Amino acid sequence: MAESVTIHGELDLLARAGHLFSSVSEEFVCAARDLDTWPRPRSQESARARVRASPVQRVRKLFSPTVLVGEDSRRGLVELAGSGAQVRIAAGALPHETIVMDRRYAILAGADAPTGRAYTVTTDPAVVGGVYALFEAAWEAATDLAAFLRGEQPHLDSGSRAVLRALGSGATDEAAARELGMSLRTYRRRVAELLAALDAGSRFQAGVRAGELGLTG
Amino acid sequence: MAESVTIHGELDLLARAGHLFSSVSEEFVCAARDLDTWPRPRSQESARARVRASPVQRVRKLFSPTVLVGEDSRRGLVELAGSGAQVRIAAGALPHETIVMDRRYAILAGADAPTGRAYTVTTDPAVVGGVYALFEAAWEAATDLAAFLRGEQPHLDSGSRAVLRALGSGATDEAAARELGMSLRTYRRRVAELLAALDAGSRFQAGVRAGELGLTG
DNA sequence: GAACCGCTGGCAACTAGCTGCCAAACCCCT
DNA sequence: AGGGGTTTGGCAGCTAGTTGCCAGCGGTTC
Repeated sequence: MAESVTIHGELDLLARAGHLFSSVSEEFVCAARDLDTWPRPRSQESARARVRASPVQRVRKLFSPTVLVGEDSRRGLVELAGSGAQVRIAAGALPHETIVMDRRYAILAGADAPTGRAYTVTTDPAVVGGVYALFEAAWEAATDLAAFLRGEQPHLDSGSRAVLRALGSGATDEAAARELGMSLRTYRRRVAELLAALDAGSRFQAGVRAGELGLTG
Repeated sequence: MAESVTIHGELDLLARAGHLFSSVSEEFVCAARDLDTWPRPRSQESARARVRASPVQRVRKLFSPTVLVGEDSRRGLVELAGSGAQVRIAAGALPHETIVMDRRYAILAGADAPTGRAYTVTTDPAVVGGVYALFEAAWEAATDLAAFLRGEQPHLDSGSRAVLRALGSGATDEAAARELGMSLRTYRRRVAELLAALDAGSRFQAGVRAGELGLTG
């Protein structure tokens, strides 16, 4: 096979590069904008089958946050995670679809075109390596799906936000309560509620959670 | 020019793709492991010249945190930022060097080889687009150089890291101290040191700081 | 060995934070 | 107005965290 081939359309891709998928042994990584843009019909089953059928050591899938908007795709994600793949959500937009297999092949999806979506399959080490490293960087900075779902804005009312700010300022409970014009007792009640909402066992942990969720900026 | 060309060695690259650099008009983005791995001699001046000479709208450079270890490269970075380029520091490792120009050409550097480093220059829209999108994702999640230098990791030894982890786990001081095999007194001393290092007035605040600085992942 | 570190860990006094209990205040609905 | 639910805030007792003080315990230095 040449170092780099361009293929138009999904069917053609499956026909000409399908064998690559079954040849994956070590690692399969994928960054995509949508959940399984790709073998579209019966997406969940086929995805699961693909993961389960092959003896791949490690499957990592990185998605844009937009995959979480619909209930369907959200369920698909959870299922995907349940079937052994590591799933993370990036902060921003991602490619249409970019796949690296065993650090040897890369498949990059281009824009839709009249002739079908353009896919480029390459074995060029520089391209594969570069894409893989960029994937790593994006992966590192992304949030695990579980954490993302768990931490999904534990919707806090404005009161709790104020408490959060007070806590973050480093003031003592007494000062904070005075500042907020409420009694010490109530302030502490609020703090307790906040810890419960953040599922934190200590104020420190709550601080970490709050910081991670960007509830303090 | 063909869609994709592989070139061995820096000199050859300059000779055969140098004209691309001067043709850039809109945007020049670059992710690299080191500061200007590449036209090595007089790196600062040439980099600055390159930025200044061309009427490029936007220059973005993303580096691994390792560029900050040496005083020299650190100075180089600041200079680079001063000359108009946007500079950010990623959380993890990056490719040797990956460049995208005007979203039309990409240059990906591979590993060193006997014949010189291998560079792949491509205009394949799928590859360029995929690399660009991954770059975007990594860029979004990275920290601006200025912010990075300002808030630079209050260097913590491994002991403090362990304490940090224990605190983050939500355990009580007693449990944490037992876990870490130290006395309650010492554990709390460590916590106090940590709070001082993070310049935090309360454990909650320390948690926020730690979370923001990503000291808990 | 003696003097001198830095680090540890026990003790103790203190402060801050946590929570159950209850009365008072407030709100909404009839 | 009156009843029922929710929220508030005081009190109290308790636990957890904070800090100073000092006695050890290993190194290093002279």
